Amino acid sequence: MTAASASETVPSPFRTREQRAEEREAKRLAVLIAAVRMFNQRGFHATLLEDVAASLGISKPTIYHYLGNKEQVLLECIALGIEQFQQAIAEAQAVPGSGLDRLRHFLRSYACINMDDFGRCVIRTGAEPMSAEGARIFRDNKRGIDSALRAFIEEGMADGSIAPSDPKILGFTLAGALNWPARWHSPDGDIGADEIARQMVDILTAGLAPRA
Amino acid sequence: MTAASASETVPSPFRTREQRAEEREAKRLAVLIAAVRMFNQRGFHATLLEDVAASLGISKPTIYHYLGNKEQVLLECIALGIEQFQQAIAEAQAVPGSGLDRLRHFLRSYACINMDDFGRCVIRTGAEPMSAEGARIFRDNKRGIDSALRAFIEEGMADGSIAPSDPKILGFTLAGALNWPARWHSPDGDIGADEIARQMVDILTAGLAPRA
DNA sequence: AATATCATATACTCACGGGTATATTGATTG
DNA sequence: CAATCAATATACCCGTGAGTATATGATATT
Repeated sequence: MTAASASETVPSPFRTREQRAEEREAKRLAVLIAAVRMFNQRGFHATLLEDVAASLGISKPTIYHYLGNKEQVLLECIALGIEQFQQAIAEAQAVPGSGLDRLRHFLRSYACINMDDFGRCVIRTGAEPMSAEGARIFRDNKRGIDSALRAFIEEGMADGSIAPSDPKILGFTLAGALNWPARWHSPDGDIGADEIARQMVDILTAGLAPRA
Repeated sequence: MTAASASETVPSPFRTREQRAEEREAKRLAVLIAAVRMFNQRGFHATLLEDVAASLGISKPTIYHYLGNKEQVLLECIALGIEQFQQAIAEAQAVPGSGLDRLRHFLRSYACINMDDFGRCVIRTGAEPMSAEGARIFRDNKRGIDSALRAFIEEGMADGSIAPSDPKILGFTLAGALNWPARWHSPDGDIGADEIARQMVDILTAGLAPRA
């Protein structure tokens, strides 16, 4: 980043209002990234806001300066993840071809997001630590993703590109398979997220029995 | 239960040493069942041992009379779940036919166990709340299940009943899909666990694209 | 220059919940 | 019948960690 070091003639230490707002936003985001990593690694409950602060070289009250409370931190992380999923839905909807083509496109994005910090948090986190209100929003959003997935499936069944079966169970099966990397995949592994996504979607598309 | 009310001539209120041991064992198990249900519903952390006790009409120290501490309760629940998985492995290994036959058999059992109290707990619980030692045992056991699954897969690939792909990724894909019901399935739903298991395994076997 | 605002820290409060010390009752054994 | 042991309860302790009151220095505003 080093926000000010580029383009301007003299790197003045005085920031405009706009720059200050940006800086604040950047700090806020940095807190969220540090937090979500720790949530994913240790779980929400086992993550101490104090440790998150320490990992950034700041103190706990500074986090409270940027975010209301621990649940808020979690909710914001999840919101960022949800956003990625929604973008993937929109993107897949624009893909030309059969329903299966759109579904496959979506599944690959879905899988990749699940291996990313914020997406992974959406999948790994249950509603347990949330307030009633937070849990409601969370569940509604997840349901939205699920029903988008189911829409792709139904579309594909309608146009004959997907074999008929119970769309609900098929949806859960696909989502389940692609959710799982959120729990085991490590970004340092030798296979990249893209490659894993590709292989998994191929397996799910073709099935495990050999084709005649 | 009303343990003594049957078969014997006079239902004596005096129990033999053996009967007392059985009774104790039954109480211990009752605690575990009450606990695992609450763990699955609310998560380990959000489950208060006091609430578990209350759900049985007893008090917290009584739980400590039967089990060492909260982690112990969790570990015992998980051990019971793991046992079921190991039994499923043994059973599937004895199934005659192709590697795919054995795999399918195993997958169906695996899915069903994942919708049962203790099995579900194995899947839903992360290692986060455990002591180092507990986490080690837990991870070793899970790895054991995973590698049994992979063995079925490799066997099937060797005999040509399973299409070739990366066995590791295939294993994760199958396990992920079948793990997911541990998070959404409710025993009160209109479709039974057996039926869900059957349909999911069929989907995974055949793939979602229609066969030519 | 005076004042308000922002970013940050130190040092605190307080509820919650895991775990324990201890008393009580009733059955078991010598 | 005394002594012991098992099962259970009440009442407590105490660590932990979320969240806060408050101080301070720096920057911005008038």
